[in-house]
Amino acid sequence: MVERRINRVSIVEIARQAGVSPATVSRVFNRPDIVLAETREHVLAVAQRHGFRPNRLGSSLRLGSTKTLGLVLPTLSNPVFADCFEGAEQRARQSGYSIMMTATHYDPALEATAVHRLIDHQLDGVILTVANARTSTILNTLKARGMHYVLAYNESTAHPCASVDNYAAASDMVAHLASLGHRRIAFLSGPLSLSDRAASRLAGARHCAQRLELEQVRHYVMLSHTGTDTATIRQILEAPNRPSALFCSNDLLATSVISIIKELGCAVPADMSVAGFDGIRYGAFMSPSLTTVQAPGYEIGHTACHLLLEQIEQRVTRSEQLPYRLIDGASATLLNPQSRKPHHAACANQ
Amino acid sequence: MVERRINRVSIVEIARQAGVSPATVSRVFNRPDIVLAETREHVLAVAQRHGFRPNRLGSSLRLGSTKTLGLVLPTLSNPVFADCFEGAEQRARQSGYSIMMTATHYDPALEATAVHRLIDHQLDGVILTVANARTSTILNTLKARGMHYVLAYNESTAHPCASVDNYAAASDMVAHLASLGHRRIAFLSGPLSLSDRAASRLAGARHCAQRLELEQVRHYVMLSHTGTDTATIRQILEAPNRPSALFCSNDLLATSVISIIKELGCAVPADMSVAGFDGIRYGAFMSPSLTTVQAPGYEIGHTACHLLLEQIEQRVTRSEQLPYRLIDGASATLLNPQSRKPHHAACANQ
DNA sequence: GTGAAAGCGCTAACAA
DNA sequence: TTGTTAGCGCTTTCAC
Repeated sequence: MVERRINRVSIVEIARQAGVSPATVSRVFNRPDIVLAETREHVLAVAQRHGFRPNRLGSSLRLGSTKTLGLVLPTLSNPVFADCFEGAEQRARQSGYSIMMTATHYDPALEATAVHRLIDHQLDGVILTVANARTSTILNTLKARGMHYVLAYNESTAHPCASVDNYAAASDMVAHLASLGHRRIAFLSGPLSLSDRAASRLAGARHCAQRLELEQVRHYVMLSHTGTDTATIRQILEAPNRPSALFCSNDLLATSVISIIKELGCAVPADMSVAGFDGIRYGAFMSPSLTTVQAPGYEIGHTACHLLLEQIEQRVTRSEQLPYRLIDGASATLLNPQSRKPHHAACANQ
Repeated sequence: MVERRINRVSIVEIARQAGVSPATVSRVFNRPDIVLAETREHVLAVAQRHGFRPNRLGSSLRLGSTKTLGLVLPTLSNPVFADCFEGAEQRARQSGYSIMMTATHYDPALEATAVHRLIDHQLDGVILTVANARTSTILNTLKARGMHYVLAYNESTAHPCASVDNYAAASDMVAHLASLGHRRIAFLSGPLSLSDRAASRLAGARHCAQRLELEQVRHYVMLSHTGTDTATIRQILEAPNRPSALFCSNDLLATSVISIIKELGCAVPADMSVAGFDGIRYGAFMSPSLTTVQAPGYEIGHTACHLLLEQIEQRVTRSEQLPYRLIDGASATLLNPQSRKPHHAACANQ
């Protein structure tokens, strides 16, 4: 039905018109130095005249390399991952690689099909953030096929990765909240099975709470990783012995939580302190500005790509851990015990 | 140096092992219905055993189609474009297409090289946002080569596009500001040569101001499209006859402007109203919440991709304009003439 | 310095 | 229903 090729001229056509062999045309584009200047100029002129550019499909097939990398991320709506793309692409471009990109929406099934598509396209390597690095079967598939890959954000001892120390970072955040006087801290996240980062952060938070002899950190599971609903938050606010601080597993969730707390007539941080994780730039512009852990998304992407290229070009496989930084915003403040004793249930307009 | 292929088995190897011809193996994967069930199962079993999946490079070369689309956007750091990617990918996935993605950082030179890379990869089509659709040479290159492409965000009569009516939207925003009592409105943006959207918005703003007999809209050009600096904003605040409202060509810029105005000791909107454009979701969480025009990024991406696939699969070339919506936030309010008369120069701490 | 020839993996005629 | 053959566009020995 649909007619095929437009009017693409191939290397043999250029060769014919230039009165040389296809091999020479190929050399003109790939190793211009080894061909006589005169021949080169002539071939180039003919090529130019036809708007000819070598078809990479041909060379990829022949060479066994597509000079293309895959990037598999949960979603670009989260600025953290958008930054990751930017970092990775910047590094890839530097070495002449293109990027094929796909979003998995935190769905392991989509992860698997996405990776298979990338494999079929014969990409030279893949950077990916999976739901759970330990249980992911796709990573083993990748490994078994001898494909090059690097995890971004996921921490792993079994697979190469570029990440931050989620456990330590979450621990630091709890220590920070404790220094503000909070002793009853809750942790909010989506289903842990869908994010091993969230799981590490919870573990780090719990460990620190224990070390500092705070109350045990309760864990509330939201339906989604990046947002929540009024009923859930109301339930937390009305809980007996409600926490004085909510540590959210990421900034998108924290943003959503703060907004709902306000809707319910409570004030942040006066009635409830809230902290996030990721350090999205918009956090600074919010009101109150977000207390969070800044994980360097751009650098994670850049580093993951760098590690991947090391693997591809130098057969070196290694991981790297990047530094994080605590951002002391306005969404979490000193706990004022007096102002809190009065209400047991919730705040205003309920 | 670097050894080539890992251990990829090809279709002929599978054919040999299954005791059939390569053509049959091909049919098993592409038109399973026309091959005998028994043969099919057997071939499938052999393929499975070797983890064989057809190499798309081979079929792409043969078929003249890569089932891959290019997406060329200024940057994913702007949530507007991240949403656009999500929309486009969702639509592409639905038809079995992959996406090769690249960011141009508002640089026409990068636009050109990026598109050439995509052409070399033999993509079936390209979705792109260029700096300026009218002056872009790359669009003519695309057209001349007979490549399929659709613009996203850029409006054009010469090229297929998916966009909003920037002129009308900006006009509506000025009308809104006027209804709040503002008569001296300034427009802020990056260099117009780098964004035809900004240019249309300015034109729309000016037209409306004229129609409503407001003062002429002054245009301040920032160095970047997505942020500004203290000196520039101070200059605006200190200008004689300073405006009472600043209309920024996008939300990132508006966010940056508000933050700097506050740093300079002025209040938004008490001392200065600020409006943006785009409707990024974080605008709602900011303080004050952003008054802006919401352009549907996800839908623009989705529609652009849909139009592109129509072109590729049905040889239909058309454009589509999507609806926008004014968001009446808290960053722009009723002008109070009294509170403004006193200070001529600026606000506090100067 | 350049050319001839083979083949990367695949599929569509066409033949059987 | 299945096999044979040719060729998509390219690069790379190996000759010359």
